[in-house]
Amino acid sequence: MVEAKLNYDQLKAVSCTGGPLLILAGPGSGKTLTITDKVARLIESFSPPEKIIALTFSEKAADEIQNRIEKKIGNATGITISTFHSFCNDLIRDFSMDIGINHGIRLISKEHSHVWSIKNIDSFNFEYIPIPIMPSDLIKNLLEGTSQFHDQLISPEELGEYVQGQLSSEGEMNVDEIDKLQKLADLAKFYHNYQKYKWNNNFIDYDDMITLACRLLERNEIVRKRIQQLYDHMLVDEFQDTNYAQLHLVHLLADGGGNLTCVADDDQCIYRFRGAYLSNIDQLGELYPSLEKIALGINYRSAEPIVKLSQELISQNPDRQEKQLVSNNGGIAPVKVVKAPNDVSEAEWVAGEICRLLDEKIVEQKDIYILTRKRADGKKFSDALKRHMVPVEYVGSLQINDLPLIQDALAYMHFVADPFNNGVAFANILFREGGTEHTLQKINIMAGKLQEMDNMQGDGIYSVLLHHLDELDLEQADLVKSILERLQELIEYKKKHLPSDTLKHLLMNITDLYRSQAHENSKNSHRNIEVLNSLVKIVEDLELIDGSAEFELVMEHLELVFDLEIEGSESTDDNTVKVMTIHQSKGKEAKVVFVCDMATRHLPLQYKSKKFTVPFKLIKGVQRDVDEKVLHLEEERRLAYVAMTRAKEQLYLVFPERYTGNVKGVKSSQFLEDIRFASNPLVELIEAEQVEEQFELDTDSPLKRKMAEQESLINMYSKQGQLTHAIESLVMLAQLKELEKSGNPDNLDFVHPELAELRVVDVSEGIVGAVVERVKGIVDRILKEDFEVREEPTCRFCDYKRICEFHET
DNA sequence: GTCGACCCTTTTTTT
DNA sequence: AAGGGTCGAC
Repeated sequence: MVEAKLNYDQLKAVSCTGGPLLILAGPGSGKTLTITDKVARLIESFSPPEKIIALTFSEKAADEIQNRIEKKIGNATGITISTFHSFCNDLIRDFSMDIGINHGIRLISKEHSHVWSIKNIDSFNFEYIPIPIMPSDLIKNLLEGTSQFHDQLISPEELGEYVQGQLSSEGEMNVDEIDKLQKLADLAKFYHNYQKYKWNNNFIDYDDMITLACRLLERNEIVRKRIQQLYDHMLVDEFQDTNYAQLHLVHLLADGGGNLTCVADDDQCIYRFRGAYLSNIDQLGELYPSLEKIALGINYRSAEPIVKLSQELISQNPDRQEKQLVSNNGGIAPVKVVKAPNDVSEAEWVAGEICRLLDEKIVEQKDIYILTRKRADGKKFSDALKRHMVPVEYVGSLQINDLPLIQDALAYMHFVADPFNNGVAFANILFREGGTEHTLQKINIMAGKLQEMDNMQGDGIYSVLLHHLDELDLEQADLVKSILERLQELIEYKKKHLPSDTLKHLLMNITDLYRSQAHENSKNSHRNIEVLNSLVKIVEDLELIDGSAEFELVMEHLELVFDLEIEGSESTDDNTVKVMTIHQSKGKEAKVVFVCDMATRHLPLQYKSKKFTVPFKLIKGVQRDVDEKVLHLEEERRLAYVAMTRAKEQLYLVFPERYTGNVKGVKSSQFLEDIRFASNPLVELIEAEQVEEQFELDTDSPLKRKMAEQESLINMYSKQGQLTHAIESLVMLAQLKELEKSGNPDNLDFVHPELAELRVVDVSEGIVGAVVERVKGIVDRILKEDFEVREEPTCRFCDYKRICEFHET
């Protein structure tokens, strides 16, 4: 059954079953093959499969190992293959009595934690951390901070004691150190309160799963012995990515370590920011002195130049585990380093090259990856490929906040939560359902009149809808009435139902938001449905806060969630070019890989110090006493290494010399210098040509300046109550924005035909002043002619939705 | 050394 | 939305 195509080292690793074993597996060295073979061999030699456990980090990794093993020895293997979290989660539930928790414990969502923290920020009695008006960032840092202490199994009490001890000791400290300690004192308070809240309300987060499992095994010898006896063999995948807590867990489970096999590649440790703990590999050696290390040194994935070049890079990191990687595949195609004059040309060049590869049938779409350090950097490539009609997938999580679909749904929800004060939301709804500016304006004017007579609640819009609709003599009266009826139904509905049910009712019955997507059968509509579902999910999560389930409160909470983010569903076998971050590419491979934006501040990403860090003295286990900045650079180098080693046949390293919006140019990545790209025989240097940007308007263009100027004018005028002037600036700003967006003044005639006469040429340097004067002149006249009514104190009385929105914010 | 211009992450984990 | 941190220029 076990295939005999293993190499010497792999075979050695497979047959080594006597004691603790660490397999050092470089990229493409047949890691998964080796562990699946090892499992297969164990079963063949009559080890009961149910006494074998494999722990991974991601479900994906767990699935892959599961599949590979099933392929080898058939289904229903009986082996436990599980993620750390899932394993701990089960453990906690099985032994909830021993831990003293309720069996019905639930997972707390990120949104929930976030909102709870904001709402309770004042109750933590911070002494040193000032609380900003918008505490979102602070909360993020606090939650991140507590997570770091979780990773190190440091309880709030332990942290608090340490900090107090340090602060009251007479030792000499500089101002910075004291400041850090004081902030940590506040963090300890937050940490303590957060833990207490979760505990009292039967919630746990992902960190708690690991921590609680550790505590259980640590304190309860009977349970520990029982669990240890459950497993004869234990495999840990991607061991370099474990944090201290996970190492500790492994140690508690692996009785004596005789049954333990860890697979690691220290060069691919790229999760330090979430506690991954490179020195765990050293720590393992200390825990198990008999630990055997076997390095798998043959790369079966990449062509020789790729392996050699990536080795040249990674070998510049200090303190690596001893191992070398050689390519088994030959290949002479050099690695291509591409220099582009700017980021636009960079994306264009990559798209062009991909078209060439596809046209010449060298590879298919699915064989191509585009990798960037930051997800945002990938967008230009995704866009460029779309322009070239190449099927592309922009892998990763999705900001759902500014999707039109979500904004539409939110508009209804806002209105339902507080109909008297959500005129803007109503405007959105009206437009969405086909209402015209004219209709809105009529409603607005009436609302204004009511306001004058002081005869209404809130902004007057809802009052108009309720009592004065007939007086308006609207052409779209039926539409408005229909909208009103449905909104009223929802307002009634919400009183008797859960907010999430109200939302469902809104999506499914009251509007066509859901149905219109369900009927369509495009990729886009599938995504939209996912997005709507996740909105429902988020609302369901928020309902749990404070046990309150009022619609208004949930809406308030929703406002507090800074950015709503959902995971993009990963389409599996689609034949598309994949644009993703280096992190996302880990463990994957493709024939052709473009590693892009290899430039200063982009590939070694600019170092940024964390708000809260675990003090050196509290760090458990072995740790190098090295500057954070140095560790950062080393990790970035590993990221570059991971990125490069994804490529099987052809690797491109691409960088622009300038970014749009930046005043200065950028240097190429330090890592490109590290491999002496200009003179390295493994490299072929290519210079991409400059492509003309369609509408080149840099930040300090006269147009942009003018816009900024208008914006500040608007602020000033509206504060001073000089509304005529404010409106003037508003209108002009809208024109400028339109002009910027389209580069084409023809689109401007919705204000006045005279604007159409303006030419694009006029926008160029120096002439903008004149154009603006002209726009201003036109606007002046327009204001006098038709829109006297705009002098009213709110922008409900100006005709343009765009301007309204701007003014309202 | 100091000043000033510039720019501003990455992300898994459960039922 | 903006201040703080970092790095380059002098």
